[in-house]
Amino acid sequence: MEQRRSFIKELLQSKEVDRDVNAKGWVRTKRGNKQVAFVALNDGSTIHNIQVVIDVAKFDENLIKNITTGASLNVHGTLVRSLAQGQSVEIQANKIEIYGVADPEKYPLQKKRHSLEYLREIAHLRFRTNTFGAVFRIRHAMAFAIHKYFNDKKFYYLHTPIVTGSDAEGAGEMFKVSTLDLENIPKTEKGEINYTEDFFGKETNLTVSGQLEAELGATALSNVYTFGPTFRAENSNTPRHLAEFWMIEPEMAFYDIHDNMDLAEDMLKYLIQYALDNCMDDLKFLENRLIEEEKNKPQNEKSDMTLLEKLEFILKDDFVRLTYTEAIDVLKNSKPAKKGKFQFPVEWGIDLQSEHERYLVEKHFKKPVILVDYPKDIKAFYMKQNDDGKTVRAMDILFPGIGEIIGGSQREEVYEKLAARISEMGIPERDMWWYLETRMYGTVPHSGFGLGFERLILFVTGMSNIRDVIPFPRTPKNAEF
RNA sequence: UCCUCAGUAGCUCAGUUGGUUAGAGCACCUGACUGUUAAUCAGGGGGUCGUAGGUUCAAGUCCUACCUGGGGAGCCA
Repeated sequence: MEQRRSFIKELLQSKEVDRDVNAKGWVRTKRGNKQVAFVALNDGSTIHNIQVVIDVAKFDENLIKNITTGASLNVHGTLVRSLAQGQSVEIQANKIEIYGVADPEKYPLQKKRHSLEYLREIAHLRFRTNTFGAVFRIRHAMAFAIHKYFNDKKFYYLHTPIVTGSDAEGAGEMFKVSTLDLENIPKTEKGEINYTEDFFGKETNLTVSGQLEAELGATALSNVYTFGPTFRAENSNTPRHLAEFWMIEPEMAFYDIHDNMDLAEDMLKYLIQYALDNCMDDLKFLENRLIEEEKNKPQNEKSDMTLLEKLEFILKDDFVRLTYTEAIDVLKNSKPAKKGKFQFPVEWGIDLQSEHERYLVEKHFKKPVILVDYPKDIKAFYMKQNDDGKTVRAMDILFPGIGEIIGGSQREEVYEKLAARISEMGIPERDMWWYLETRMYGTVPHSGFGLGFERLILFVTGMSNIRDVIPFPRTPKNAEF
C-alpha cells in the first residue's frame, strides 16, 4: 500500500526510524557527486529541510538532472538515522517523482541569500525562502492567538462592513467604492456626481476602521472584537504604512480607560508569549538573520538586544503609564530639548512627533509606554471628554522601533457631549444618527482600541519594513500580484 | 507629498581626475571528486551600464527631465 504523506516537521521530530515514509515538497539545494546526491527538501511545515539521500546509480539520469533548486518532488523512501552531522534523520530515497521542474537558468531564487527589496519584486515566490516562510508562519500563529485570546476571554468576533456609507471616522483618506461608469459619470442638475444612480444609491467607501460598528455590537454583546482588512488612501511612503492592512479592534462595554489599558497590555504580552511558546524555530532563524545583518553595520547602529531578548524584555515589566501632560514635562526637561536637538519644539498641545516618541520609549523609559489624556484638539470626536475641559481619555501604546502600535480610548457615552463634539468638528449629523442613538438608548461607559496587526508582526519578527510582513503589500503605485 | 541616497551580468556589488575590448563574487552550464551541509576544485557562456534628451573628439562616469527602489519626515495602525 502507498505510504501516506508526512509533513517534514513530523519526520524531523520522529524517533521512529527505519520505516517507509513519503515526503512532498520543494527542492532548496542539491549537492553531491557521481555516486550520491543530497537534496534539501522543504514543504513549509517548518523552517528546517529534510535531507533526501539519492543513490545515483538506482535512478534515471534524466530524473536526477531535473532535480534542481525550486523543483517540486514526491519522495518515497526510508527514514534513517543520518550518517553525517547536520541532521539527525534523513530519507534514503527509493522512488522519486518530479511534479514540476524549475529551469535553473530562469528560476529567480538561488540558494544564496537575496535582498528583501529584490524578493519584494517576486512576492509570488518569496514564500519559498526561509525568511518569508518564517515570517508568514509567525503571522499565522499571531492571527490564531488573537482569536484564541479573545475567545478565552468571552469576546465575540464581530464582522464589521468593508464597504461603508459614512466618511465620518476621520481616520484618513478613503478609497471610493462605485460602479458608476468613469467615462460617463451621471451628474445632478447642479453638476455634482449623482450618487443616487450608484450601486448603493449613495456615496460609499472602503472602511478605514470598524470601530464605530464594533461599538454598536458592544452595546448589546458586551465584549466584541473585529479583525479584518482596513484601507487608507493616504500617500504614505514609509516602512510602517500600508494602503491595505489588518487591524484588530476590541470594544468593551463597562470598561473605563484603565480597564482598556490593562486589556491592551495583557493582550500584547499574551501574543508575544504565544510566539515564544509556538514559533521558536522561526524566531531563532530570524534572530540569527538579524545578527548576520548587523555584522555589517557600524557599532552605533547595532542593537543592544537580540530579537528573543527584546521579546522577553517586553514580558518582564509593566508598561510605563503616564499622561500626555507628564510626557510633555519629561520631554521639556530632556537633554535633546535643552540642547535644541529636537527638530520640532515641545509645547503642550502639539501632536508628539516621531522623534519625541522615540526619545520617551527608546532613551528615557527604555520600555513600552502608554500615554493617556491627550489634548482633545488633536484627537477624534468620539473620545471621552475629561472634566478639565482640555483633554480626552485617549491612550496610545508606543513600542521601541515601531512607534504607535495601539491607539484607543474610552468613548464618550453622554449623548449631549458627543453631539456637541460632532457639530463642533463639522461632521454631518445625518451620517451619524445610528451611532448617536446608542447614546440615547441605554448608553454605557465603554472603551476600545485598535491594534495594527502588521506592526505587531514587525515587532515579533524583527523585520524592519511593513511590506515584508504582509503577503501582498498594497502601497502607493503598487498593487502587483 | 517633501528631503536624501541609489539604479552596471540572473543576484550582490566594484568601476580612479570623462579615454581604447566594462570587472569580481555568487548563481547557471560542462568536467573532476564515494556522505555533502551556502559542498569543494578546474573550465565556459552571459551586459542596450534604469529611460529619454543634452554637453564633448570621446560618457557607465558630467548636465536636465522622468521612472523605479532604499532611508528619513509628514499622515497614522
